[in-house]
Amino acid sequence: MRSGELAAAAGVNVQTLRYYERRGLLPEPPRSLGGYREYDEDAVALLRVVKAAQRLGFTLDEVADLIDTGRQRHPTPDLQARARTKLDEVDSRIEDLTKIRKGLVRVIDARCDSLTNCTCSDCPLPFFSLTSLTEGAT
Amino acid sequence: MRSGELAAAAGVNVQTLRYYERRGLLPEPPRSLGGYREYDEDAVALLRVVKAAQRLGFTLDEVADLIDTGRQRHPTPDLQARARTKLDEVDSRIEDLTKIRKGLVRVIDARCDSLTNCTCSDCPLPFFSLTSLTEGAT
DNA sequence: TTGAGGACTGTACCCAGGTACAGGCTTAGC
DNA sequence: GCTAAGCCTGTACCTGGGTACAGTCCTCAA
Repeated sequence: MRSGELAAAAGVNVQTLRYYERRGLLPEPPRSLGGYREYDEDAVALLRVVKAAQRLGFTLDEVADLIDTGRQRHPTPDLQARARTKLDEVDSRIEDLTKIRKGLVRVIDARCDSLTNCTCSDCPLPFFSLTSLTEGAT
Repeated sequence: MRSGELAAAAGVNVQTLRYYERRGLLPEPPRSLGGYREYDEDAVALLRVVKAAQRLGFTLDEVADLIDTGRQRHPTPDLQARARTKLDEVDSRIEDLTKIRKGLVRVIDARCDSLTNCTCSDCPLPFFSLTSLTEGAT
């Protein structure tokens, strides 16, 4: 199987295969006489693993690590630990986004019409307008 | 007010001021005879606006646009529209993260121990293991 | 007047996850 | 044998939001 085929089978760009190889996610495959990479079915499966792990929010470095420790003879609690850590990260990102969401809803509910010169009453934008500053306040 | 002072007052790096100036977020201030930037209080307020907008999830390009349209004489419904669009974006990112979260929880609950060779029963990892592939399946 | 501490400029680098391009080689089908 | 498609390499570029560095110049107080 050559790189174009593998890329098509895995739904990635050919360049991405070389990139993953450089990053240590994909082992260097044997080469044909002419220097072409020759992949087997394992490569397809491995790419699926990589994509699945990405869907779980892992970075490529983390995926590379997970694949490496997964190659050990005995199963390790590594994936479990990393999944818990990642869950914490995801939860905290959701929390951040939820705060952002609340801020946006307040801006919408108050019908703010400008970042710098909002005319709405009881404006939730947590800063003074430029004009109020230039017109006397410090 | 010189750049160091402004940076300290706004809690940003001096380099960031130049960066914002290049990006069109901060107008070019007048210069001293020696070529030093001379900022006034408006600059502090403007930086606060930028930071507040960033906290609402807007990119610097969006903030620049919002400040620009905010400078129009008549208030426009622009901020409202953009806030609603941003709210949709935030909601969809939260949704994505929630899916990721569910995937992680399933991996944790099933006690998966490897991305590539998970030994847990009824493994939720949505792909075949490498060994099952090399040992006979497609 | 001199020395330290800032500010000036352009440019390069950082993260992540790729994508694009140029110039050359291989391979497959006819 | 020829031609087109595909693959090879190294390198540069992309987004977003900055940060860092080198070399030079300005300013202020002692």
